[in-house]
Amino acid sequence: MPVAVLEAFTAPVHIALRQQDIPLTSAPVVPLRVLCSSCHLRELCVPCGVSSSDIQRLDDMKFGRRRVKMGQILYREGDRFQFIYAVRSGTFRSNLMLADGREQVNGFYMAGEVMGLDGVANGVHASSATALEDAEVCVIPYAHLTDMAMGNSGLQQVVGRLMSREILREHSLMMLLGSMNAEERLAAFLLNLSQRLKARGYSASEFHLRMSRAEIGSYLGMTLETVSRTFSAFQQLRLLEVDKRHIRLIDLEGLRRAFEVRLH
Amino acid sequence: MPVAVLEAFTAPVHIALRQQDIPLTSAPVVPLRVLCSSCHLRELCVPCGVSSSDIQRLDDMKFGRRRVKMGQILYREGDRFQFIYAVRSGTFRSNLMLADGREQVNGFYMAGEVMGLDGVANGVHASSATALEDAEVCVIPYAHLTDMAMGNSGLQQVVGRLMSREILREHSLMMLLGSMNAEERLAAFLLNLSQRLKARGYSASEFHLRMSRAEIGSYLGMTLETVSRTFSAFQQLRLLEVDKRHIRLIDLEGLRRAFEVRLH
DNA sequence: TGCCCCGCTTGATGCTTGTCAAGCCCGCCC
DNA sequence: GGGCGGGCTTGACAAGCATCAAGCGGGGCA
Repeated sequence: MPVAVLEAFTAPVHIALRQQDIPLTSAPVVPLRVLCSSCHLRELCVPCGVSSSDIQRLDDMKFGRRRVKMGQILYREGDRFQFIYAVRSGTFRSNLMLADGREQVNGFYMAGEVMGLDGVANGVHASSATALEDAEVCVIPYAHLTDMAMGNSGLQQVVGRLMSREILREHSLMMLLGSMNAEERLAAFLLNLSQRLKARGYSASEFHLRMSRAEIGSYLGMTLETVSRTFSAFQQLRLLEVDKRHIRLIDLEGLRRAFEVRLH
Repeated sequence: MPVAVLEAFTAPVHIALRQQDIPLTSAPVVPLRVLCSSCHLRELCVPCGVSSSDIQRLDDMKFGRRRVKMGQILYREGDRFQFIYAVRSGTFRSNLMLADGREQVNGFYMAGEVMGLDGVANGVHASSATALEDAEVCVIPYAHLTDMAMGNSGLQQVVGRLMSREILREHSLMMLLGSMNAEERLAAFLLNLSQRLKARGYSASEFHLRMSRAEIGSYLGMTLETVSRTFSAFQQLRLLEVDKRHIRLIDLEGLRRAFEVRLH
């Protein structure tokens, strides 16, 4: 079962115990520090593509870890922007809110992915992030990171790439919302999930959804009823099997052929 | 008339004539170089919020200028990423393409706005940019810019903020596409245009659209017919007057009250 | 000057998806 | 153990918007 696999990977982490170096957040912080060089997520996360000497610099920053319980909010829109967060384990939902109260999910983040970069522009978080299951993040002080990046082109590129990747992510979501129908949206969503899970060593064809139908719908710009109906339609087409949140993609290629819409 | 105003502003530019310093693009480049410190757009564009000593550094880079004729493509998706572009005059449309050929406009850029940051992630442009009228851009070599930013926190912040602002821009578009109806979308679009024009010294209530109904529709995730009908509906509600591409917002406050949906 | 094409508007119609409602299942709490 | 509530599915219906089609008007070009 995927979760077990992840937990096994996550458990043993090399630690440096110097709690007071950087005040983290007002919220409870686990007094553990993390080294990128020995993190199992280093190929996916911030250190991806970084030279070993630069990873050393990341290690020197000794990012703090923070546990977030299911349903807890890591940051909310309007909060002062200080940190970006790399997911260590668990899944997060990010959402935007309109002035009239309408909310919309604008991203799901899993292990190795970085949240919070939309706060750079105005020094204030523009979205909020909620844990969909018990989770753990690396707390990365943004100012500290950019300080380290001064005089170091490797780290500077890291920050640039992280941001630009976020822009690309939103590009795909915009294409999805702007020019795809319900079936294409759900298929794109499932194929994307499948691919990200695969990159993390899980099954690409069988997984457990961490988010509700309503959250999927909000993310895909449709109602939870339409999400549910589309799942049923896919099942009837023998493309997949659904049982509540458990998904088995039977015909991954078929899904792709019929509905995948890639950028460029 | 707005256009005249812009041209007047744009015409006299301080020049440094050293054409060979940096090879710009293969496309024709005007052998003129531009100083941020003396640019009329400095409050809106890259130098916004930058200290005068850092503006000096931007000046040292002597960005090249490039003219782009109406309909010309500045860069296409797949092109190698080398430059970002600051609009000096004119309007650009940015669009994404799906593998099956479907296209979608994902942004309109006007004077002082910066295009091309989505290329940072993979070293390849992820969108293409087309001039909607005769235009001129500053050609900013990205690598050169980040080099200059090394050891200079001011410039580093500039780059970060530019990217993050692009993320916020896409946030609003996602909210628009994901949770607004046709009227709200068009109203949001017009109010956004109005506000950007106002910031550039034009009338907030009367302007000329540079883009077709089809382009507006593609941007807003609806058909050109629906755009047209919604314009007519607004006109009947006495919120605005439309004559082809000439727009007069009669009841800006009314539009806002009825349809504006702000983030957070 | 006249023609043609393109961009836009408007109407008629139908599809996709949202809305409302009912019912099921499962887990949780009393 | 029973009741309650939340998450999900399914159905009936309605609305919003896309699609198809026709017509108008202005700009460009012969």
